[in-house]
Amino acid sequence: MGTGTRREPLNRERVLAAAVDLADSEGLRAVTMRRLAATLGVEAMSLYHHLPGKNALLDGLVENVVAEVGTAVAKIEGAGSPEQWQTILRSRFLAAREVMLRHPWAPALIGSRGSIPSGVYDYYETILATLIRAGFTYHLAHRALHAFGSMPLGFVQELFSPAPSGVQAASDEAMAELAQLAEELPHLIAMVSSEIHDADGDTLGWCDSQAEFEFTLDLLLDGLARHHD
Amino acid sequence: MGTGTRREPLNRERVLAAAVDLADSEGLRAVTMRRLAATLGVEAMSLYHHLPGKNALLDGLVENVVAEVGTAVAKIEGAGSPEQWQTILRSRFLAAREVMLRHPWAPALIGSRGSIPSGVYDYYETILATLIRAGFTYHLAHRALHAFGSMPLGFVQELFSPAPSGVQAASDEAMAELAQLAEELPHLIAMVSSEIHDADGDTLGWCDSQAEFEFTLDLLLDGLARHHD
DNA sequence: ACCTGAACACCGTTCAAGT
DNA sequence: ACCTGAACACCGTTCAAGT
Repeated sequence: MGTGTRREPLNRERVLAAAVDLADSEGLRAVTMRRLAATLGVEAMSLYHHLPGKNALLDGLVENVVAEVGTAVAKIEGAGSPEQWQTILRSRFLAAREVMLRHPWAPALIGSRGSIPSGVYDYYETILATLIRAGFTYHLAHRALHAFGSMPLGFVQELFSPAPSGVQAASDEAMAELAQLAEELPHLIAMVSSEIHDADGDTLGWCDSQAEFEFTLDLLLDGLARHHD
Repeated sequence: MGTGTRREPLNRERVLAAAVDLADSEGLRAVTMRRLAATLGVEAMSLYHHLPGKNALLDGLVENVVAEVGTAVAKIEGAGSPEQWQTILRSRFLAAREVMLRHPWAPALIGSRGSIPSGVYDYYETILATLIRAGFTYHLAHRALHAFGSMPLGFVQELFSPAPSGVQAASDEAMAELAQLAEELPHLIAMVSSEIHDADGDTLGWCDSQAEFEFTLDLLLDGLARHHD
């Protein structure tokens, strides 16, 4: 009687999936052993049968997101010629970014954990293979990986957009703060009003984080191409 | 009798200074209302007379570090001609980086807080002034600010160096992990061994984060120069 | 004005106990 | 094998009370 699935014993995957859902809907701060257990209709202590502790839970979250990036990126698979390394990497990084936009809590979490899940190494291996195949020296390829920073995973650590989502809210706050300091910040004010004026219609999104991401990415790719050729 | 200073009443500055010291020596996780109060020879609840709460304390920490960056960067003051914008920005960002290296906990904290202290706006105003003076359009200058990301504050969000310090420790761990996955990661292994071979003597620091920082910085500066000229 | 003690509502986690 | 209840050591924070 009943669905049956509700009585099925918990396992690591179901716990992690619930944790991802909880983080997506209520933020990472809501992901607490007790809260998470509650969403699974279970006591907090039951979770310890499937995960050693909170740290393992957070590592599992990172691992899950990285895996999601991995499958999204695998579809790109550089079918092109070696010379197309720029477009291959570009579309891979943009695919990764789409995953991150679905999990706004992930960048901060990934950055804050000490360990690096093995899926990241696999992913970096394919990036590196693309570069080497295109004729990069290992030295320049190494530099390139560092220069890309977190772009392979689809996010940038930017001061003015801590949360990849909520662009307009951040913009509103920023605008209000800026207005108060207008006299002392003439260039900033001029830039904001100039950019708003240019963005006809779409007033709210004067910081188009997607456009900024692509601009920075191309800046890096073009710069590397110049070092390479 | 005695020093007298010990009996002097607490104030916001002394609390924040103690918090910075505690974070520097034991990490941000050790900065707890109770622990912090203990280092000041006082009960936790006393802190609430000088700061509204934990959030205000963390905001104060960010504010302090940003102020430190501000004074470090003010010494650079672009005394050169407008055309020297690259070298001006370069030395400013490197000065900021030195501050961050003294406070390894700061990048993560700055990135995680929602608000942006006003000192950051002042600083960005001077960067913007330098770019505009050199003939940048507001649009390109805006793009540049986003592209720089967190470099004006002296740090990058990089996957392979979450903590700006502890380079060799991270390297050791990474090496151990890499060794286990050697067969599946031929390019990564080849890159690491190639780079270690090139770094004569200084085996541990095969990832020279200072060099990587400067390489990425120059990549961005050169790329912007090409867009500008 | 500045500091304190006890208390409250939350954490993660251990351990012995249930079925 | 899987889940639970009570307990412990920590949090941040409120409030009434001390001087």
